[in-house]
Amino acid sequence: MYTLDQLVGFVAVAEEGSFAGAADRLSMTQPPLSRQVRKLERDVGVELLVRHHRGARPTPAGRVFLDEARRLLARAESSRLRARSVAAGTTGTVRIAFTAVSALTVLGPWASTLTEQLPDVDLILTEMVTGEQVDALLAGEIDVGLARGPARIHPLTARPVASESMVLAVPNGHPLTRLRGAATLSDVAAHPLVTYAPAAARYLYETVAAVFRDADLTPHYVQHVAQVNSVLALVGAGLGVALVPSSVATLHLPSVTYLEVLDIPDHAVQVHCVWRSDNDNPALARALTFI
Amino acid sequence: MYTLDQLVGFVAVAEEGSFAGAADRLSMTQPPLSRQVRKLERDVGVELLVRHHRGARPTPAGRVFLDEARRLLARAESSRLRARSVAAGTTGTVRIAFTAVSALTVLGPWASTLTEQLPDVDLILTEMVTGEQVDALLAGEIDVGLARGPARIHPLTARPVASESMVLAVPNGHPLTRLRGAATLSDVAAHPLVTYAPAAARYLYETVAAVFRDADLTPHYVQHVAQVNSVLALVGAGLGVALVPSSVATLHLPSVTYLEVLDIPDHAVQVHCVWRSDNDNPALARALTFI
DNA sequence: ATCAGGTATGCCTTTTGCGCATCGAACGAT
DNA sequence: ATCGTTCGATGCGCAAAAGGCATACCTGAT
Repeated sequence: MYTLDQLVGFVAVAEEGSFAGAADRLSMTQPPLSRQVRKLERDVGVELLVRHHRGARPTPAGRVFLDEARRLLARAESSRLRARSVAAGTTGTVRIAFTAVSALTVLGPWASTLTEQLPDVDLILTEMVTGEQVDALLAGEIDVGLARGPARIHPLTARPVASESMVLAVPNGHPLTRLRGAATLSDVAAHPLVTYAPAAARYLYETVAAVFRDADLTPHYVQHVAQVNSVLALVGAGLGVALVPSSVATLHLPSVTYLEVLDIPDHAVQVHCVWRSDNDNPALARALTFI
Repeated sequence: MYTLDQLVGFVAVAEEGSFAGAADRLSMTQPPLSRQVRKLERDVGVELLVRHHRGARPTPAGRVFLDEARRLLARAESSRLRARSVAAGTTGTVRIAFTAVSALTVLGPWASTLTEQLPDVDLILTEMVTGEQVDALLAGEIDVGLARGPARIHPLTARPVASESMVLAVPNGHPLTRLRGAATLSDVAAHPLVTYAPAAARYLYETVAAVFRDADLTPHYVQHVAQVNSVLALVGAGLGVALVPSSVATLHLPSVTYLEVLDIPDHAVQVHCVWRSDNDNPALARALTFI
C-alpha cells in the first residue's frame, strides 16, 4: 500500500512540472522525492510521469491518478477535521427521550438552543415515560432522558432541570371559582377529579396520588386520561376538575379556568435530566452544557 | 500526515475488537500495531479507541473515523485499478476526427467495434477536413484522424485503412444509362458534373479534379456542394451527373442510378488513419489495434 | 563541442518500524 | 480477598526505510 506522503509528492511534482521545483516547495531535496514518486509508481504499477531533461509531465494514467490523489488527500484531511469535530461534540447525534411534562417545559427551549448552538448535531427525540427512559438508557438506546428523577441506578446520573407546582383546572362557573382563585386540597377532594392514566402518564398519575396521600385525602377519581390536552378537554366539558402542572396553565381554553391550590407543594412536579455517566458521546457532554 | 497502513491497522482493530486479534489478522505482532494506532490518534488529534482490559472499542469519533477510513482505503485501492486501466488503454478517451468519406466507410464499423471491445473508453467524434485534422493533431486537440493521407509531417504516422474506387451517379433515364452500366471518363466529361465544394469537402473535390486532370479531360462543373447527400439529391433532380465513392452506392435513391466508370483508378479514394507517433494516450494505442 | 538545467544513482546518516521480552492493569475464579 | 489470566503498554535491540549530499547522466540550446 502506498503512502499519503507519496501522493503529496506526486501531486507537487505534477503541479510544479518538475521534481526539483516540487522538492523545493516541499522543503526537501530532489533525490528522495524522485525515489518517493518512483516507489508510488511501482506500487500503482503504472508510469505516472514522463521525465525528460526539462521537468516531468503526467502520463494519461498520471492525469487520472492526479485527480484521484487530490481527492484522496482532501478526504484524508477532512476526515481528521470531522473526527475532531465529533470528539469536540460539535458534530454527532444526541438521542433524547422526554415525557409529556418535560415536552411542555424544558424540551422546547433546550432543543431550540441546541439546534442553534450545535447546528451539526442531530437530535433524535422520542417520547417515553420515565421507566422506559431508564431501560433505554441502560440499554444504550438513548443518550439522555428528561424524566422524573433522580434515578438512583448505578451508571445513571441525574440533574434537576425544572420544577413547578400544580394548579387546578376547573370548568368556567364551577362552584370553586367562588373562592377567588385560591383553593385547598380538601376543596379539590370534594369534587370529581379527572386524572392521568397510570400507564401512559405514570409520572403525573403518581405525583397527584402522592399529593393527596401526603394530605391524607382521598379524591374522587372519575377518569384516567393519557394526554394533558385530553384532561383539559374533559374539564372543559364539565366532567370534573383536574390538577395540572403550572406550565399547562399557559394553554388558555375558553371553557377552563385555573385556580391556585394553596397547600400543594411548590415543587410537586419535577423534571430531571438523566444520562449514563459512562456515556462517551461528546455531543451529549456538549449538549448537557446547554440545559 | 498519517499513513494508509495506520488506517488499515485501525480498521482491523476496530473490526476485531482487540489489538492482539487484529495483529494476528495482519500477520504482525501486537506492540507495533499499538504504536501504529496511537500514532494515528496523535495525528488526528482524537482518541479513536477506548482500551480496556478485554479489547478495545471505538469512541464516537472513532466510529465516524472508521467509516471515513474504510471509504478512504477503498478509494485508494480503486484509484490504483483505475490508473492501471487507463495505462492499459481500457479506460480513457480517444478523440477521433473523420471526413465525410471516412464516416461512410471505416468510422462506423470502427466506432462500433470500439464501444463493444472497450466499453470504458469514451469516444469524441468530430468531423474535419484533412487539413483541419493535421492541424488538430499537431495541436494535440485530437488523438487520431481518418483522412486522406499519408501526411508526411514529422510526428505524424499514417496507415491506410480503406480504399475504394468511384462510381458515376446519374438520374434515371439519363442517356448514359444506355451504356449498360459502364461508362468512361470522357463520357462523363461530356455531361454537366455536380461536384464537391473545395472548402468543405476538399478531399473529394481534389480527387475528382485529379482524376480528370490525369485523363486530360476538362469536365463541365455545374455545382459545388458540401455534402454527398446533397450531391445525390441534385443528381436525382436532373441537374447533372456526379462521381461518388463506391460506398455511397449503397445509398439507394429512387431517382438515381449508379454506373461503373471503366477507366477510373481502382483506389482513387483512400482513407488513412493518422496519429502522432509521440501520443502517449494508451487508449489510442489500444483503439488502433481494432482498425 | 560545450554548457545548462534537470533527473537518476551511490553512499552515508538518521529516523522509523518491527519483534521479543516484559511490565502493568483489570476482571474472573477460587 | 487473593491469585491467575488476558489484555494493552513499554523498553530495548536490530533491520529497513527515508532523507541529504555529492555526483553521474541525459538532452536540448548555444
